[in-house]
Amino acid sequence: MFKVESSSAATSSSSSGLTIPSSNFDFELSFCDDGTTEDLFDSFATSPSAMDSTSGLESSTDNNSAGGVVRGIKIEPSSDDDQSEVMSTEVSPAPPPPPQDNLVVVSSSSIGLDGSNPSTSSSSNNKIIMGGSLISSTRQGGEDSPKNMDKSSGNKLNATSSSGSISNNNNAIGNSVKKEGVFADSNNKSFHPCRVCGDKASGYHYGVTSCEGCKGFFRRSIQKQIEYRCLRDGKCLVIRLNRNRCQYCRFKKCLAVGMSRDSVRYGRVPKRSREVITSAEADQSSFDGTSPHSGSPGSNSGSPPSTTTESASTTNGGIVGSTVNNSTVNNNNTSPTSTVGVSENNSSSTNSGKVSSTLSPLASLVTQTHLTHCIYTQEKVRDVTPRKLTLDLKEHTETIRVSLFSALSREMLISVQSVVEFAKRIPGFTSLPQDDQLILIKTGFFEIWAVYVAPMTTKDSVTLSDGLTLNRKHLDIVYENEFTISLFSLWSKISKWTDSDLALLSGASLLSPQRHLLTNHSTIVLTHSQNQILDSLNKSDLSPILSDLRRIGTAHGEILDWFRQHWNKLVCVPPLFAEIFDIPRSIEDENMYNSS
Amino acid sequence: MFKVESSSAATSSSSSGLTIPSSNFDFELSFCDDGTTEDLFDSFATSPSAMDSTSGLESSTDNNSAGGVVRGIKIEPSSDDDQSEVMSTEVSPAPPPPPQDNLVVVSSSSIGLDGSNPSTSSSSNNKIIMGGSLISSTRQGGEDSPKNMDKSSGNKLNATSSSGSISNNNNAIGNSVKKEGVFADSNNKSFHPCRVCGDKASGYHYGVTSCEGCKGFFRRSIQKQIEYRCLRDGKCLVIRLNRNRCQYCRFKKCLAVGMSRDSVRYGRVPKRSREVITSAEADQSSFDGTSPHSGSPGSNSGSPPSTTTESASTTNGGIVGSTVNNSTVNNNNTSPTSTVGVSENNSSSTNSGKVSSTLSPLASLVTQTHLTHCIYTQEKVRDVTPRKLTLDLKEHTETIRVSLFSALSREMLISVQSVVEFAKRIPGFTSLPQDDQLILIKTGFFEIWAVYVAPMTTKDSVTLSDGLTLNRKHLDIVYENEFTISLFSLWSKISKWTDSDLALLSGASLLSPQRHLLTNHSTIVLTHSQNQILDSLNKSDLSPILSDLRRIGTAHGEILDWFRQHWNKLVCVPPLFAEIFDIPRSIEDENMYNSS
DNA sequence: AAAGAAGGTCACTAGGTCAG
DNA sequence: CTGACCTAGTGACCTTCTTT
Ligand SMILES: [Zn+2]
Ligand SMILES: [Zn+2]
Ligand SMILES: [Zn+2]
Ligand SMILES: [Zn+2]
Repeated sequence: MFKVESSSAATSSSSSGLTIPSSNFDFELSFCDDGTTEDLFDSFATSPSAMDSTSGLESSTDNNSAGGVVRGIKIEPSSDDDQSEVMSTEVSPAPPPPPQDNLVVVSSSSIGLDGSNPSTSSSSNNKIIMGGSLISSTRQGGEDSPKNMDKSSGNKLNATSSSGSISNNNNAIGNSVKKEGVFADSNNKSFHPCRVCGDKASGYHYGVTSCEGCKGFFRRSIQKQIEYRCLRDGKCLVIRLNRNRCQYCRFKKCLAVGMSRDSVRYGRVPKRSREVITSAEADQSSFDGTSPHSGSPGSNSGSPPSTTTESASTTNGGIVGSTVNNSTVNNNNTSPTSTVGVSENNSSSTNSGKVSSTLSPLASLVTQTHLTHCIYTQEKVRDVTPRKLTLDLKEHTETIRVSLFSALSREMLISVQSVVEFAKRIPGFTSLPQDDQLILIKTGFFEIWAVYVAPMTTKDSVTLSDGLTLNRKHLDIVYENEFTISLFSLWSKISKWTDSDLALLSGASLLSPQRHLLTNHSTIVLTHSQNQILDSLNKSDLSPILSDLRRIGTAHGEILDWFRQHWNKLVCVPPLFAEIFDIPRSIEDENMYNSS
Repeated sequence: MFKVESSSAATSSSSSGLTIPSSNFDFELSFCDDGTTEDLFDSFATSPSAMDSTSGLESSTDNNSAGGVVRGIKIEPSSDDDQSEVMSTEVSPAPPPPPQDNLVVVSSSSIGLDGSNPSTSSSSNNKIIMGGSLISSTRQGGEDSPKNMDKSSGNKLNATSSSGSISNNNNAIGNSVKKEGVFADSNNKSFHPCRVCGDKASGYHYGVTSCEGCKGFFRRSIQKQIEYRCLRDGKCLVIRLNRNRCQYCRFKKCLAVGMSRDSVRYGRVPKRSREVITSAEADQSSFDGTSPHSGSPGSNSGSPPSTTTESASTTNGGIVGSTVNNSTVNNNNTSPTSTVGVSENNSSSTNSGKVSSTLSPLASLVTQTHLTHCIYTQEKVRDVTPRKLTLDLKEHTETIRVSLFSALSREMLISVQSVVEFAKRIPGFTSLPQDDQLILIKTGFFEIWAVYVAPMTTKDSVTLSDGLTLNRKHLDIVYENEFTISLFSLWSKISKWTDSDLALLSGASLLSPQRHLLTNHSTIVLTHSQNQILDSLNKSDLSPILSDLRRIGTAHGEILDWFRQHWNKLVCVPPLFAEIFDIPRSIEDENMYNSS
C-alpha cells in the first residue's frame, strides 16, 4: 500500500493534530427526491472570496454571482496554493434549490465561467457549488496574498500608525474590499500569475505581468546593477516557493519573460485591449515553472513580447505565445543539487525518463495551470498521510454506500473547483460559448478527477486529499464492480505519470469534442485544441486510455443518475452527525414514524 | 501511489536520518460499543505550510457591534507536537458502523506522553526552582540577554540601507512609530512562544513562529545535511530548557511544527493579519479587576509532566504516583520534580507586577497543547474574514434551524478532533479508562468548543473558522433564546482572555470530575487534575464562569437530544446548507460598479 | 479624473558572525 | 555547537507620475 516514504515530514503526523477542516467524514448532505435537487455538493463551505474581477474571463456585466463561495479558512497546513483573497460579502441570495437536474451542476455564474449574470439564468438547474472546500486551500509560504490586484483607489494615509492597528486599516481596507467583493465572484478570482514565479501578479510591471516581489526584485536589480551568480548550474527553477534561493536564476527568468526597463507601460490600459487580454493573457500568462533557459542575464535578450497590449490579436485557437522558448515542461533537470530543486522538478524527471519535446504553447499552459490548480500534484499531496477506512459490514449496505458516495462526491467537489480554475485559463475553453463550457465541465469532471487523483492510487486503493484511503471493496460498494475494475485499470496505467502528463491528459479530457449537445463550432474548436494537447503527450498507448476514460465518465454519469433518483430514500441524515451526535440513523422504517 | 515527497527542505530532513521508530497510532475512534473500532481519523500529516488566504479586514459583524473585531485569523501551519511518528497505515478491518454511539476513544498507549522525557535530573544544567520561581541556568550560545525584545518598538533608521535615499518625506511616519515603544511596550510585551521550544520567538522563521535558537539550529541542520540520532527513544520533550539535549528530537520537532525552506515568508507581513497582539494585551485590557494574573501569556512550554502512567520509569526516584509528581509549582509545594521540571519559564518575567506563579506542569502542558491544537488561537485565526450570514426568513424556520444547527455542528466537529488531540496529550486524561475518556469528550465537547471559540465572539456574534458569522438571532433559531443569552453572557466574560487562560479553562472543562457515569477512581483523579489546572488560572470570578459553562453544556446536551429525536423529521428536507451559507447578506450595491 | 505603473518605504526574515 | 546580533535582501503598501 502506501508508503510514505519520507519519514520525517510525514512523520509527525499522527500526533499532529492537524485537523483538517473537514474532517474526515464530514459530509453532510441531504437531499430529497422530491424533485429537487441536489446540491449535493453544497454544503460545505463557504466562504467568500473575492477577488476578481474582471477577469477577463467573461464579459460580464454584473457580477454578483450568486453562489459564490469561497473558502476562507484553513486550518491546516494543507498545502495548496491558491490564493484567494476573500472577504467579500456579497453574493446574492440564492435561489431556492434548483430543480432537478444534475448532481453536479456547475452554474456558470458561480464558477465564474461567465460573467453574466449568474444565477438567474442558469437557475434552472444547476448548481454546484464550489467553494467550499473543506480542504481548504492554503497558501504556503506563509505569505499572504497581496491584497488584490486592484488596489483600491483611494489610499489612505498611512496605515502604519501603529497603535490603532486594527481600526485604521479597517476602514480603508474595508471599503476597498467591499468593493472588490462585490464583483468578486466567489471562486473566481481572476488569478493572474506572475510570469516569473507564478505567484499572484499585482499588475503589469516592466512589461510583464508580475508579482510585487518580482517587480521589486527586478527594480532593485537594474537600479543597483547587481551581478548575481548561480551557485549551481544556472537552471534553477523559479517558482514562488523558492524564488529567493537563486537571484541569478530569478533575474534570468525575469529577463526571459521579457522584463525590461523599456517595456514599461504607464497609464491606464487601453480600453479595448482589455478584452483581449483575457484570452491573450491566458496564453501568455502562462507562467511556466521551468527554469529560464534563454537569455542570460545581462543581455537583454528576451525582448518583451509585445510590450503593450495591443497586438494580441491572437486567436484563440492558435496561440502564438512568445513564451514558447521557455516551455520545456518536463524539465530534465540536471542538477541534482539536493535542496534546491523543487519537488516538482525532481519528480518529473524521476518518474519518467521521457524527455518530452517542447510542448506546444497550449500544452505548456495546460501543464502549468494544472500544477497550480490540481490538488493532487506531488507538491501538494506531499504530506498527506493515508488513513485506512474500516467499515462495519454489518451496517446496511445502502447506508455505507451513501456515505462513501458522499465522501467521494465531496472529494470531487473539491476538485471541481480546481477544474474550473483550470478550465478558465485554457484559451480553448474560455473561447467557447458558456453553455458549452458548462457541458464540458458537467460531463467531464469525473474523468478529469479520475486523472487528477491517479497519482494517489495504488493498484488497490485510492487516497483522497484528506488522507482517507478507499480500497476496491469500498469502491465496489459505491459503484459496480465492473466500474471499479475499469477505474483501477485506468489508474494503474496512469498513476505513475508525471504531473505534466496528467495535466495534458486531463486537459484533453476537458476539451473533449465529443460531448453531447455541443455546438458544431465548439466541436471543431475542441478537436483542434484537444489534438494540440494530445500531440504534446506522446505516449504510445494513449488511445485505449482515452477510450477507457470516456467510458468511465459515461458510466459514472449513469451512476450519478441512479443516486439522483434514489437519494432521498437513501439519505436522510448526514452520516457524520449521526455518529457524533448519536443521531439515529434514520433511514427507512423507523424513522418514518417518529416524528411526532 | 502516493508519493510523499518532500521537497527540498523537508527532504533533507528526512534524509537526515530521522527514522521513525515505531508507529504509534494516535487515536482511534470507535463507534460501536461493541468494541470495534474504526479508525477514521488517524494521522494526518502535517503539511509544510499553510497559508492562508484571505484578507480580512474588518470584521463586519452583524451589528456592528462595537467590539467588533474578532481575532484575526490566519492560517498557519498547525503543527503538532512532537512525538508521534507514525506511519503506518494499516488497520485492521473493522466492522463497526458508525451509528450510534461513542465517539472517541483514545488509546492511551498511543499517546506518547510517557516518559521519555529526557531531562531527568541529572544533567548538568538544570534549573533550579526556588520557591516557586525558577531560575534557569543553562543557556548556551551567546548568552547575552537579548538586546531588545521587541523589535517593533523602535524603528531604527537604518543607516545600513544601501539604497540610498534615506531622506524621505515620510518622516511623519517615523515619528509616530517611535512612540509605540514607550509605555506600552514596557509592560506589555507580547510574548510569542517558539513553536518548537517555547522560548520567546523572534519572528516567523521557515514558516514557523520560532526563536533565534531554533531558527539557527534549523538553518544549520538543513544547510549541512546533518544527521542526528536520538540516544533515547526519539520522544524527547523539546522545551527551552533542554532543547539542546537531543538534536534529533529538536529537529524532528522543527519539522513537525512545519519548518521548511518552502515555507519561508519574506518581506513585510500583510497588514491585515497584523496581529492583535497577543495575550499580553488581552490581559492587560482586562485589567479591571481581577485578573491580575496574567502572566503567562503565551505560555507554553510544555513541561512534561509526563507521564502519568506508567512510564515514568525514567526517573530515578521511583515515582509512584502518576501525575502527581510534577505538581510542584503551583502550590509551592516543593516537589521534587524529578523530571525536568520544568516549570517554566519564560513568561513570567515581565513586569507586570503580579507575580503570578509559574504554571504547574500540567497547566503548562495544557496551554502548550492548546496553542497547538485549538483552531481558534490568535495565530491561527489571524486572517479569518468574517462573513455575515443572511437568511431568507421566508424559508421554513425548521429548515433554517436545521441548517444552522448543522453548520454549528460541523464547526464543532472540526473542533472535536482538536479536542481529542488535545485530550490525548493531557496525562490526566489519558490515564483514565477509555470509557471515561469517551464520557468526557462526549459530554464536554460543547463546553470546550464554547471556550475555544470565545475569542471569535463579540457581544452579539460569533465567527466560525470559515468566517461565517452568526449573530444572536441566528443562534436563537437554533437554540432557545435563553440558551443563547447564557452563551453570549459567558462569551462576554471570557472572550478577551488570553489563549493561555482559555487553554486552562477548556482543559479544566474537559477534566470535569462531575460528569455522569464516571468511575469513582476517575472522579478522584479528575478532581485533582482539574484543581491543578484551575489553580494556575487565577481569575477571581472563576466560579460563576465554571458553573455557567457547565449549565450551558448540559443545556446543549438537551438540545442535542431534541435534535436527535426530531432529526429525521427535520432533515429530510434538504437543508441545502450551501445555499444558505453562501448567501451573505444582501450586499451593498454600491460597489457593484466597478467591476469591469 | 481614473486607472495603472514605477519607485520608494520600511516592516520583516534568511544567513552569516563570532563570543561563549 | 549554540544563539544574540547584524546585514543584505524581500515584498506589501504607498506615493508620485503617466496615459487614457
Ligand atoms: Zn513573481
Ligand atoms: Zn540558479
Ligand atoms: Zn525555539
Ligand atoms: Zn531524542
